[in-house]
Amino acid sequence: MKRILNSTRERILSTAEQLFAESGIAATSMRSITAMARVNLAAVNYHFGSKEALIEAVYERRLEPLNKARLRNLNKLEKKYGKKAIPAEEIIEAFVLPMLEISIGEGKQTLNIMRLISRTYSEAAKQFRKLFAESYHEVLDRYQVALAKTFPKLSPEIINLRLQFTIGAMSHSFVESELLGLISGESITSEWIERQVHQLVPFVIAGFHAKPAPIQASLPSVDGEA
Amino acid sequence: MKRILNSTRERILSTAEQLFAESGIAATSMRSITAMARVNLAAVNYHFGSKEALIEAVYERRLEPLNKARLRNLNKLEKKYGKKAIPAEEIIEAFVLPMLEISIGEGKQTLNIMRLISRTYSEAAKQFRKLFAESYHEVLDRYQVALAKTFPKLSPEIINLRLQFTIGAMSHSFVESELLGLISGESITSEWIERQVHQLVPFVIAGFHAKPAPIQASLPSVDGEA
DNA sequence: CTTACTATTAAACGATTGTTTGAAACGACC
DNA sequence: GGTCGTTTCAAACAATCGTTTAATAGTAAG
Repeated sequence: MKRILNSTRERILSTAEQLFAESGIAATSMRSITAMARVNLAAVNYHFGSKEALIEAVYERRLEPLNKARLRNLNKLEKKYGKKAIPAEEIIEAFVLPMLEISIGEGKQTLNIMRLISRTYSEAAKQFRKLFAESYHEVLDRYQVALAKTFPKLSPEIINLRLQFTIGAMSHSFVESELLGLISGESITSEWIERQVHQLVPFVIAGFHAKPAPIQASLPSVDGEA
Repeated sequence: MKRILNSTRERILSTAEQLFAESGIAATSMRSITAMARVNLAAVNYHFGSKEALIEAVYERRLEPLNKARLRNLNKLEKKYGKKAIPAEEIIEAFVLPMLEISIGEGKQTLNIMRLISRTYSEAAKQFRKLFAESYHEVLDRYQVALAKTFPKLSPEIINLRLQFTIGAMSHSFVESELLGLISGESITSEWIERQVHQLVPFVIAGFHAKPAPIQASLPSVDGEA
């Protein structure tokens, strides 16, 4: 195995990541990947075995650092606060900011990674759900436990729900920027994304502090608000 | 043109909607649609002209009632409150609840519609972005104006950003339920979705009330919270 | 019945999909 | 030079894609 960076293998990975993020996995053909990466068509099957294996490789290259950064951040916080509850802001930032960190130091296409991951939530085919969710599930569990300590009044179900709201708001920011950015005409810069993510933090923190809706209420009930 | 309901045309639309929501548009072939709908392969091209036109028809059938319901709800509120600001809770519900309403009265697959719309945010190909965003843009503008009146301290940029957070949290709820529902083993019921959406309202309302993050702050700043 | 229009069908079209093949080119070591 | 393992290459594979065609069935009006 060669040790050369920016080799055929790496060029395939980066190009596939970019095209997956732009057009989706199913709509991206191997020929479009190999053409843009300027490698032979058969190179993908030689280095990865199949398109499916290539997809897994593209994900694993990004998800592993992302999950590890999130766990590392949480470990630091738990060590810092011991048995005390971790402030909400620090938990949220520990979860959200790695999404930005893994893209820093990448050349021009810093947004492809985030867009691809965000897109994954909806596009993930059956076989990738496992790959995507296995390592991810541990991260979610850890953060739910930490959040439950910070918000002792909230039930585990509400904690889980609101963490999903957070993930949805975050991932949507990356995809929506592509959708509506073209309409308003703004170009999408990484600074713009960074601003979005920083603005996300106070939004979801306030959301976590909110009093949950009463169970089984189809019509607006009669009791007032706290 | 025949007037028979549940005709070939309608069966194609419903089946396509279901498969698009389950597997994505690019991954859904016309043969899989026509096979499940038990119609001839050529029926799609006969009734719609092309696959692309079919996709547009699938979207339009759902997006038009959704957009109209959202605008109708907002019109009611503006008439009700006149020049006064509309309470945040009512604005959010006016925007969010139509997502549930358009699925009521549909047979068993009430979730396909929501899943498809949610998926659209990330999968939408270039040609559908326009279709999806044109009518949608007016809705967003109207709600942003109403929200700006309710939250006079927030800048238009923050209003827009937080509305996007809301949309992301909402749409993610429908997609994620499919992703993580299989892991935890729960079956996805429409009541479950309904609970999620109702829990979304207090979450995002609190988020809108939050004080925005200071501009250009990489490190936690020194001033306290309001 | 004949006419006219709509709808459905089986079959085939060319284009594109992911994958495989066998030969050629490369570099390292003896 | 010769040999081995790795990588690249053009070419072709069967399969599937969206679309088109021509023939057939169905139905309502003259």
